[in-house]
Amino acid sequence: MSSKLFERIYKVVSSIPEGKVATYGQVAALAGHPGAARVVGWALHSAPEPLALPWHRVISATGKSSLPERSARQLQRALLEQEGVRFDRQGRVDLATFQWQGHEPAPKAS
DNA sequence: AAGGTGACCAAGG
DNA sequence: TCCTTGGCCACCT
Repeated sequence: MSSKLFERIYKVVSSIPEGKVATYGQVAALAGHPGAARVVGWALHSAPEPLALPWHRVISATGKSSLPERSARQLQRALLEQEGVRFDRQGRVDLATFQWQGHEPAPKAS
């Protein structure tokens, strides 16, 4: 079994709602470990299949997929588009529109 | 025990 | 807007 941190990460990822995305850094922060964005990548890379996590809803802070293999990136994009997430011409997601606002403070209000 | 690696990120040029 | 650089943190030699 992996550390508590991994378990927290998996829990956060599994709570990302359909049609929304979260960044690695965001997941790390919500898991109680801000700054450990790379660990989130590692955790997902080594995530056991049985967990059936919505890993495709986790993308980089630039709005792009960070997956190393092209085929995997295409799959991620297909899964997201299927949920209503739209990509621009450069294959990026508009975070201002689709980023999950879990417990994060609202963008602004006044 | 020390150094390398990776599904990262923000700031500068 | 793209590329580079330094800093991050846990896992694996």
